[in-house]
Amino acid sequence: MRKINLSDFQIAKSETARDINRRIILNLIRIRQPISRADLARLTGLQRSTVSLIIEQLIEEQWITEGALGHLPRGRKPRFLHLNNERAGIIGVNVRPKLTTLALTDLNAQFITQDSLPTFEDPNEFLQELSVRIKKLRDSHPQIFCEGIGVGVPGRVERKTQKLIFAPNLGWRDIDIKEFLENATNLPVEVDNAANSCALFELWFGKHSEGVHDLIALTVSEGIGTGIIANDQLVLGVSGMAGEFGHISINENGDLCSCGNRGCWEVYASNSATVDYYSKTNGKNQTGKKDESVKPTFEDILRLFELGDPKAIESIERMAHYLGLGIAMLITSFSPSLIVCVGEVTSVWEKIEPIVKKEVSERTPLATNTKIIPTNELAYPRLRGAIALILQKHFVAPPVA
Amino acid sequence: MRKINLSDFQIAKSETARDINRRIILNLIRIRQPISRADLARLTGLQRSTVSLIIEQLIEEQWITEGALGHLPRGRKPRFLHLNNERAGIIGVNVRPKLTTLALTDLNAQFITQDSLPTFEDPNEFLQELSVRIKKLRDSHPQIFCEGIGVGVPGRVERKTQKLIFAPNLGWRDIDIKEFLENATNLPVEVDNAANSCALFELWFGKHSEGVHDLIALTVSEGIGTGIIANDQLVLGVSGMAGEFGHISINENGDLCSCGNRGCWEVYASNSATVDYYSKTNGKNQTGKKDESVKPTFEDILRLFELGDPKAIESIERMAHYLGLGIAMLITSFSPSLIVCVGEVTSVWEKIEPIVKKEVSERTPLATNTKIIPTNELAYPRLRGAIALILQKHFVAPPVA
DNA sequence: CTATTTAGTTCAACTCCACAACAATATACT
DNA sequence: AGTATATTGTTGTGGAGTTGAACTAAATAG
Repeated sequence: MRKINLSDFQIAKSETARDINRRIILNLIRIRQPISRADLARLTGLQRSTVSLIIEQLIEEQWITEGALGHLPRGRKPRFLHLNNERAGIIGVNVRPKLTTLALTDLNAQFITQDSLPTFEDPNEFLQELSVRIKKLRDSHPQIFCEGIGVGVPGRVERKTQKLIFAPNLGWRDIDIKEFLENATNLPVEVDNAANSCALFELWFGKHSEGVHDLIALTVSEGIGTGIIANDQLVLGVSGMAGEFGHISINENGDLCSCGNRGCWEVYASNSATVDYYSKTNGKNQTGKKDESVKPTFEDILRLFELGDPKAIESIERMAHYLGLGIAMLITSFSPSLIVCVGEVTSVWEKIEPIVKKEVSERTPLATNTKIIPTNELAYPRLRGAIALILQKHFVAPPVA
Repeated sequence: MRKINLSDFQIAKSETARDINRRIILNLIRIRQPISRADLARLTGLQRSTVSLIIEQLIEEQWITEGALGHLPRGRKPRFLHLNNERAGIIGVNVRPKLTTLALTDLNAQFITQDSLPTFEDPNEFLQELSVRIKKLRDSHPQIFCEGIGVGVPGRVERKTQKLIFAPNLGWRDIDIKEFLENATNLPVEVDNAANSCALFELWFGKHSEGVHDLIALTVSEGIGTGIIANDQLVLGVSGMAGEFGHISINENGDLCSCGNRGCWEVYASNSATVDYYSKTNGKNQTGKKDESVKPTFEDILRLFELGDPKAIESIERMAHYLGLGIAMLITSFSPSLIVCVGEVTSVWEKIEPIVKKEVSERTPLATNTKIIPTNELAYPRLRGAIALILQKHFVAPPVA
């Protein structure tokens, strides 16, 4: 039950009914493809005649195509409908501290081409090179009409302008990626932070997304980010910076965080924190000259963990403890049906899962309602999440009232 | 941008456009009354003819009435329209640990009659007496058609059944208030926890609600509750128990809370916590025989605070410190444009505000986006929030796609 | 080869909004 | 007093959309 926003509403015109039904049908095709007109009529409750008219329109606008004939024990064979993967493409860009990946996908977010480039220190040089790469991507498939470019960035994005306010791990401030790329490519561009992108990926493409209306994507890397979906939509807050659970203090008098607060969750449960755990453990136990100078990366620690290195195990388990503590907080505050964890640490998820879940169940009675799973990194959640930024524009509920 | 829920959608029929526009107009009348047809046409962008037809319908169904004529420098005088306060009434019930208040209001949530009763220990006896009182309320104004009964309760309410799962301060468990009252009164009943009710009150009736789409109601009493509005609607989570920020741990190894977690926010910032602070401070500073036996109530401490009692000041200031710490958490996680504080402590808000805001601004860079205000207790936020539970059913955005 | 079943199309009836013309008031100016 | 102007609210026609019934198309069972 949503209150009508009286400073920004849409009245209904004669065409509104069609718009609504069209979108419902387009979504049903997306999820249940291949599917026939008759099935759509049954699923929606619309008349077969209405469905046929809408399908005619969707085919004309090349959103969908007719495919093979179906099989039935009796009667005329139904003609199957699919999303048209030939025509419409979306470009996704996943900006990460070291490497930026980009891809051209079809409407099902299946990759057509991929590319990557190092993330330069200088944002302008980087955006320049990025737009070259985007152009190449498009040129390689000139027959594909491109719907737009979705960009996921590791930082805080302002709601109205979509400007990147601050990306701590890139050192970038106040970068207008949207404007730059729109000018360079003449395509619509949507920018959001990586956690929100991942949340959208789970909502639109996640295997567990059926029937999920409230979920949280938890990105664990140098810092911790969360993207929140409640009532089937992103929770952005006024600023667009809702979901900074990584900067909630879990220890009032803990270490000072770069955000100004003390004892933030990410000070305890991020990759960086774990690297610190490892270094300190190391320093204590050995003379440690070598260890201090060569700080291991989080990936190093993961490898050592797999090899059974006791210090790595201690560090990772400490991280898992704090991940659980923070996840309990997410559940207590949001009671989502799903929490998806994204990040390097998911590679050892099987081993840390018991620790995380124990901590969670000890700290909240609501734990049973929420599934906690690692994302499938092979599905490229960040990159395809950026795709979802564009895709959702065409598939969301119509702007009404 | 909301994803369409494919397991529970509404297709558009011919009548859908009318439904949408009708609701928009009804809401505009609610907010801007008195208002003329011509103004409505200008505000909505609908044709004057369409507006007239919709108004005719709304008058026929007695949602609104025509009132006086307006004044204009030129031309025909407009006829003003209002919500019809004669016809439709809503009953609100505010269940609190000691006293339960109830009222019959008009569509503007203005009280027509009020009543109250002590909250019995036995829930069944209580509901029995409550339904008698509700009947009396209705009988006193037999000409008013009653839309339903909204009930705000101090406890966790399950989403689907609206059963009261647990109310710690009442000792009630698994009470089906909705079913009982619906059977007893034959009216639709909506039950939700007090914090959610308060949040709805602010959304629908709050003075600061214009342009507010994301807000949090913070109820501070024996425990701490939060009702969250994001994107113009309640955030309930799967269970319906989202918003239990009071049970987020702000100290990993803090005291055990009744919820099973340790160091919950409400262990530090609730009225009960403050009473504890006072008792302990007292014990230290004096011989304290008398003080230990007679534990003061929170209201006592508030009175002493106003009188300048140093121990009361210390206790309340400590409470304020922790309120600020928790509010910073709310802002970091949700970035709402408004946080409304409800509870006894608001009576000394002016004096604790600097402490709260200092703590908040030290702990989050997003602080400037969020207004933090005490509620106006004279507006009966809890009781009128219960009214909003029913009212919103008639005024929300239409169920579409 | 006919009956039955299912898919998809065609067309008249109804609802709703847009647009334009018109009726109803009220004021300003001559 | 009379006319021009401005504004509100109503009436009537046309276009867009859905419904529902009738119809065509296609496939299988007997």
